[in-house]
Formats: sequence, structure tokens, C-alpha cells
Amino acid sequence: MAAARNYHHGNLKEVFLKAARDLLERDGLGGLSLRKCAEQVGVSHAAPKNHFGNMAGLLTAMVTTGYAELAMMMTADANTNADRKRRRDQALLGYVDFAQANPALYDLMFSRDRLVQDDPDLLQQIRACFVILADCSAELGWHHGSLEDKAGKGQVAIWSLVHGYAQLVTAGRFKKDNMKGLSILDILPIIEPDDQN
Amino acid sequence: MAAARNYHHGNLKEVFLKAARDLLERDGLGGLSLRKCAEQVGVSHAAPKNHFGNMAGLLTAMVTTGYAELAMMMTADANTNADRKRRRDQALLGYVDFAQANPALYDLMFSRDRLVQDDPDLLQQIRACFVILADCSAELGWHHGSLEDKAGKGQVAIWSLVHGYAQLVTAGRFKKDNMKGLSILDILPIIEPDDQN
DNA sequence: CAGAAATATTGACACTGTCAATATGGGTAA
DNA sequence: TTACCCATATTGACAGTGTCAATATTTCTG
Repeated sequence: MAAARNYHHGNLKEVFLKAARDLLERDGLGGLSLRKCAEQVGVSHAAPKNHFGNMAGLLTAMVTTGYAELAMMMTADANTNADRKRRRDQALLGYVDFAQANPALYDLMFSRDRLVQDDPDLLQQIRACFVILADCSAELGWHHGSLEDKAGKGQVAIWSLVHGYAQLVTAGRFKKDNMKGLSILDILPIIEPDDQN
Repeated sequence: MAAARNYHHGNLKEVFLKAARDLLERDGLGGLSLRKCAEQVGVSHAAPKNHFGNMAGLLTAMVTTGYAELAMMMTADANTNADRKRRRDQALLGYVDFAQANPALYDLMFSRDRLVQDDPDLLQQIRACFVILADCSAELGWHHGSLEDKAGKGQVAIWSLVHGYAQLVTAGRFKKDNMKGLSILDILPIIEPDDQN
């Protein structure tokens, strides 16, 4: 039960993932290394090979947990809010909160190289997040386009808007005076012209 | 005049930048290395130190040229289009085209680590791109907000939308049937509710 | 023409990911 | 219990990396 001293750490995978995320947010992706994580956890430099295979496997595992947490942040108080529009707002706020709390991991979550793109767990978590976002877009009203096009446009629009906003905020690109203090909910009404929210 | 055989390559900086961009797009940021570029160009492994200082300097130089090209893509046919709304559409199309033509570089252009964030040339090119985008948002009409807020909201909204769209497209996240074939201009009317475009 | 400055090379160093070989311990069936 | 298998961890080695100091070569400048 209790973790052994040397061999068979017990829950090395979880501890290693946490150490890796701390290092990622502290030093960036360029400062992250398997050996530093291993040293911090107190295992040998080759220990992670059993759990993650290689660096891409570790990053993929980190990103997969990231998408799971992102989904949780979006649905944290979903059952406490009966109002669907409020649920949507809370989901978008949760999305941005996650990105701001984990900026380096959030960037990594959209990396084209460095990840095992066809990892089943990863794809599942990404899909789960997309379903939540698609649900958010269902409440939007549009002026243009036919009915069957609204769904696709709405999903593309809301995902583009919240992702772009989150990444630009975490990158510190919104620092002009007339931009400071604007939240995702401030610019969301732009894609919701019919309601005065 | 003619480049010497061994020493004093002549235009090593430009050639090195081109090789680095090719390698970046081919193998991703993880596959980019100073030594590989040096080998491809035909110089020693320490040659780039004189021109870029270190890896961050090389990446910053690459990203700076990226922003310059992005600005060019947005303003390519600015003088051939007298119609301001068409100019705006062309700028947004040029933005997305650049991201799709240089996906790895585009990602790097929004990296928080790995770049010399306070590099004067870099900041100038970023500002130039933002000015063009801000000009694009000037033509948008809104339903909500006071006049003095419109500028900030419009800039944040259009930048978020086009950046998010560009990155999600290059990341291959829009592959569902109802999303395929949508361009940035298809979802742009969403933030332009008054006109039937 | 001489010295200074820019540019490129060489060699070295610590650090990295990865792999093969080995060691250790938990789990299970006899 | 004992014996065995397998998951897990260690050790050692290797090629590749960025960076730096020292050196060499070329161009520039006075």
C-alpha cells in the first residue's frame, strides 16, 4: 500500500505528470525536460519511459489531462444554473479562466507537432470539449445563413472567438487602454445581435 | 561582391533564416536545430552566433520577418481595392492565407517563451499588423456598447476571431461536415449584424 | 599598408532524449 | 510457502543539442 522507497514508486505517473506541468508553466516548453522532472520527483532519468514511452507521450498525457480539466472548468456549475444562457456564459468564462491559469499547457494543447495526434484518449477529450462548445453556440441567434448552415457557422465562430481571445489574452496582446478590462462576455454579444443581454 | 568560398559568406543571415524556416515548417519547432541549419547552409555550427546570438535570437528574427510578411499579405491588393469593405475582406483572407502557408511559423509568432519578447523590431512589426487589423474593425457596426467602447471591443473581437480561426484551421480542428468549406468571410458576418453582405 | 572590426571555425562542455541491459519487487498460480 | 512472470525502476551508454572561449580569416577603415 504505502509507496516503496526505491523501486515501484506506486503512483509515479501522476506525480510525474504534476511535476511536468509545474515545470512547464514555470520554464515554458523549452525549459521542460524529462530529466529535470525525474530529478524533482526523485527517480532515475529513464523511469518515465515505462509510463509515457517518450517525450511526445508525456506531453500527450499532459495535454489530455488539460482537456479534461478544461471540460470541467466549462461545466463546473452547469447544474446550479438552470438558465441555459447563463450556463453558456459560465462555460466561456471557465474556458478563459483555464487558459489564463495554465497558459503554457493551453498553448501545448494546440500544438501540431510534439503530440501524438491520434491518441485515442486525447481525441476523446478534445471531442468532449468541442461538444460543450457546440452546445454553447446552439443558443446563439443569427441574421444570416440558412438554418442548416447556422450550426456549423456558430460552432466555428464561437470556437474561433473564444480560442483566439484566450490565447491573445494569455500572450498579453490586449494591453491597450481601450482593451483593458474587456472579458470574453463583453465581446460575446457581438455574435449575438438579437438579444440585448 | 561575390560571396567568398569559405569565410565571410556574404548574406549568411538571410540564407540562414530561409533554411531555418524551411526546417521549421518541415519538422516543426521540435525538429529545428541550429546545427542542422548550419549544415544545410554549409557553415560551421557556431556561425549563426554572430548574427543571431542564440536560439531565441534566431527564432525572434524568423518571427519578425513573419509579421512583416503577414502585414504584406493583408495589404497586398490594398490599393487595387478602393472599396473599404473589400479591402477589409482581402486583409482577413490574406491573414488566414499566411497562417495556412506557414503554420509552424504562425504558431511560433504567438509563443510566450522562446522569443525575445521586448525586441524592438519584433514589437514594431507586431504593432504594424495590429494597426491593419484595427483598421479592419473600424468598418464594423455594432448593436451594443457606447461609442468609445466600440473601438476596443471591435479590435479585440476581430483579432480574436481571425487568430482563433486561423490557428484552429491550421491545426485541423474544423473537419466536421458542417464546418468544411467555411472561410473567415463566412463567419465574419456574425460580427457584422447590420449589413446583409 | 596597418590595425581594427566583423565574420567564421574549431574544440570543448554540460545537457538532452532514447535505448539496451540489468536489477528489483509485486502479483499470481502451483 | 515457493516459483515464476511481468511491471517497474536503475544504470550506463550514445548521438545530438545550444553555448561559449579561443582562434583564424576576411573585410573595412584610416
